[in-house]
Amino acid sequence: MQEKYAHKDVERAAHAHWNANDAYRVTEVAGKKKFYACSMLPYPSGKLHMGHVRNYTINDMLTRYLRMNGHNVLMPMGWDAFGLPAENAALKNGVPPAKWTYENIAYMKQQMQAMGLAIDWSREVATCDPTYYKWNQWLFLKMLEKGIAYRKTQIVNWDPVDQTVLANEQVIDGKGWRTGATVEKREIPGYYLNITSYADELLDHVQLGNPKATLNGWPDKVRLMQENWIGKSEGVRFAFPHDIKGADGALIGDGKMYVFTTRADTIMGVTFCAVAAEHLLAQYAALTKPALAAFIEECKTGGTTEAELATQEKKGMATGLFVTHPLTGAQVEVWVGNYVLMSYGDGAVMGVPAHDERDFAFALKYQLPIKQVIAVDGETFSDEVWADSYADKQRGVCVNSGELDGLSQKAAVDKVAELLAAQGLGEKKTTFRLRDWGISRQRYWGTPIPIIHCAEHGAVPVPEQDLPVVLPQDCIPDGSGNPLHKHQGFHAGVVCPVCGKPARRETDTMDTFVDSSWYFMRYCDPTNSEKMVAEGADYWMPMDQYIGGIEHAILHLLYARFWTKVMRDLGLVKVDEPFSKLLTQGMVLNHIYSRRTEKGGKDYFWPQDVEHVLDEAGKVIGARLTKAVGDLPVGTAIDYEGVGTMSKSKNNGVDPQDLIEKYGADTARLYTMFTAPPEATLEWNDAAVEGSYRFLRRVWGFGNKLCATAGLGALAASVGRQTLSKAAKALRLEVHTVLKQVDYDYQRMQYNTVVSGAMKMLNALDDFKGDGSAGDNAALAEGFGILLRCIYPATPHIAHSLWVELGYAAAAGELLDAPWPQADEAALQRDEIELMLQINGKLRGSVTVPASADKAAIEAAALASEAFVKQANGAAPKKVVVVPGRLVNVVV
RNA sequence: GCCUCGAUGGUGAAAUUGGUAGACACAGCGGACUUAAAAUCCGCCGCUUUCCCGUGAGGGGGCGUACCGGUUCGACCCCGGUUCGAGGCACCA
Repeated sequence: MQEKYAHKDVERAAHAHWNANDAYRVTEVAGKKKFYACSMLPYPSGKLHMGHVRNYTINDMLTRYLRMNGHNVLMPMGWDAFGLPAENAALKNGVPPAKWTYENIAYMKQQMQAMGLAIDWSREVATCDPTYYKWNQWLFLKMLEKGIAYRKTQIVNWDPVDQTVLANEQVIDGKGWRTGATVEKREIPGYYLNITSYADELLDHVQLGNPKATLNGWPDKVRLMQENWIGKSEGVRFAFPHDIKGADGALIGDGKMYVFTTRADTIMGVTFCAVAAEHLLAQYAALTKPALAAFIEECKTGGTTEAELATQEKKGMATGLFVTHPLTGAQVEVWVGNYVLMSYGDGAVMGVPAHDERDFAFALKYQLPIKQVIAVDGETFSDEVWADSYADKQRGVCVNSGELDGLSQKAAVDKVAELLAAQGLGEKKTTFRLRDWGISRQRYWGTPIPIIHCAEHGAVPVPEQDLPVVLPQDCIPDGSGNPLHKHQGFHAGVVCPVCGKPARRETDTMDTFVDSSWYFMRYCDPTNSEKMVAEGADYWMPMDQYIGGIEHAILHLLYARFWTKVMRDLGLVKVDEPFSKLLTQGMVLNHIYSRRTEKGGKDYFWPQDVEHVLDEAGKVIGARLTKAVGDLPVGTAIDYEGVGTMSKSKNNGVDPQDLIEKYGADTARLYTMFTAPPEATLEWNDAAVEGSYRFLRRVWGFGNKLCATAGLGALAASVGRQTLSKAAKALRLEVHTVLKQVDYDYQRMQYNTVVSGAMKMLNALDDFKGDGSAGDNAALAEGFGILLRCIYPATPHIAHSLWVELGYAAAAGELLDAPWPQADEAALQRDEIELMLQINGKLRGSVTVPASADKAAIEAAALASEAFVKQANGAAPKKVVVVPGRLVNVVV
């Protein structure tokens, strides 16, 4: 074998070997335990970044470990190929999104292959392929039939200059990213999926402590996040009656203004109501009040995100309209509030300043009355300063509330619901924070929504036999309007499927979350042209282990769960939940540097082109360019935004290519696994890569030393029949102790300590001074064979090469399917153990006892020990705590 | 603003989940080898220049897991509060 570790040769040879044997191709084998291990599919942004390397290496380690343990393991890969960045690239470079996307896929696929991932490429899926997105369209039509998909208005960010809808990411401080124009909220029609009708099941399966919960293999944090996102709340929906008539003379909303509240117990404290700017009452009042009309216009500026709405200044204006309090009969003024969302509930809320912090601030600002109706024992109420106890649901009791006085929160809610129901004005209602999923996007690079608009028949579904509705490949978006709308060949020239008259094709495309909601089922039978999913899915699903970034904890995972349930209800799959176990990989973060453009947008700079500017204390206060970028010269001051996730849009991804070139894929893989546990956030710093490379060189060097001894495989297997020296026994104790730990760490997927374990093994082997006897050689051969198998899932190339070169393969077969080593219990036996000795909980020495000693014997040994006698100064023990295998604590 | 998570030496981290804090590494320092450098090998490496013993190598004591407080024989781990950071907030994926 080569004396020096030549990673390029090692990796090239290993790839050739695996490719020649089609080593990762898997089929559905009955009678073998299947395991489906899958990573969240990447967006083909151009190059892999370290987050990908981390994600797929975790997946690969799991796959290889399980395969050695006798499982039939599937690890597929695909491309989340539709989306905004392709359109942005088209805007910037004039390249059609399709071309850009497919080139990126080709490059990234080659990078993945260089990494040596055990992917079954025969199952590759790209979501922009018509044979894939046809089934998005097909299922959408099924959902329309079932009433799960429906049409209603949605609120979008509208750029008035480019006449186009903007994604939230394209709105920077309320301005359009390219035009700098103030963005407006605009209502347009779109398709929705009725995810809320699955809210109860989605909650039950994920909720911690719920007896119906099935997702016990998910991290608690993700389950909690989903539970809070679904946000089930019990409350009361009721109406404030009124006699306000519209211009047509009819009562607006049939004379009832509905609100929803979880705090019906505070209904006697209502001093105003607030409605959304789009509410019918607001619109009506604005007709005669120019100031109000102006305010409603103002409410339309600003973004649509919840974060923005929640942090913006709460503003309101009175409408001059009054509704009637359903229980007291009092007249209550209706205000328009910029914090009330039309899309949530009925677009109107009751205002109880005394017991809701937001209402309290609103009342102070606009000098509205504050009426206390809940009291917490022993606390005084102030109508000037808010205290959290005013909103306390547990300790509060109704006051100033007529017949509700003295009732607890729960009892009061029941009573109020009863009173309202008696008048036909309201009832208890369960609501969810979860909203229906709006899937219409006014963009080009996505799945066309299969609808044809006819003047006579309205929105008509495209007949199933006409699917797929193929997306034209020649569109180059220019940033204005709706690209497909401008593409005449797509938009026009179609006929209504019902009447055959000229009609217009729907030009909206689907949210890309649709694509990623079921691709993992398509992997099971990716080329099936007859069915969306077939028998393959019955074999592989549910997925046994899903691996992906924590940033997908809510949206993607919730949509995929919903989509799976819809497919189940249509009889397409048998599973209730798609992902049995979930590992949420921590983000790989890097510094973010930006600079404002003249139009108010932002340019982002690659961290390698930037250096920090520090203040005297060494704190980063800014940054400047170390290279000319575009028109900007070296030294240009730019903004430092702190650290954040590596992304194309922030231009802060680190390409693993340099690492792979310089050190090889094994080092890149080993380093990402060693440097932090899979779930932890990782701030990127490649300073320690050398250490991982050094370890692999040492492994190689050790193999070189061993290769003088022939037939290592057979020698290793003979270890149980040899007479072992004391040193050899000590070596085996160390190797097998570490092996046991490594195996445990593999099972809990804590791969960083797997790597440390392998390093400990090599240290032990290296330190071993064998005398060349058969026993010593056997212990060495066994130990190195164990080490190779322990590192193989992390660094398959070097392990494969040494396994073959040193003759292990001849004895135990190819490493891919070599049996996983088992810790030898006999080698783990110790005669005596050392226990820590504590006095009053402080470490004061240790005591060595026979491994078989019971509690009484340990206690006696501890009290008799030199360390205790010396340090206790004759104090009498009051209590002795013995923790077997760990310590003795004597309380004196 | 809301939901979730995190914070341990100069650095990445470990501690089998309430029982020896800092395994394994990186960086650094000292030494060996070398004409020299690289590579390699050996040793040291939380703080305590302001605690004690020792001429010294070293040994001991005290402190120490973001901060404040609590529970416990014993707390990085459990509880209450605070600060800072990250992820998500429905059109980035």
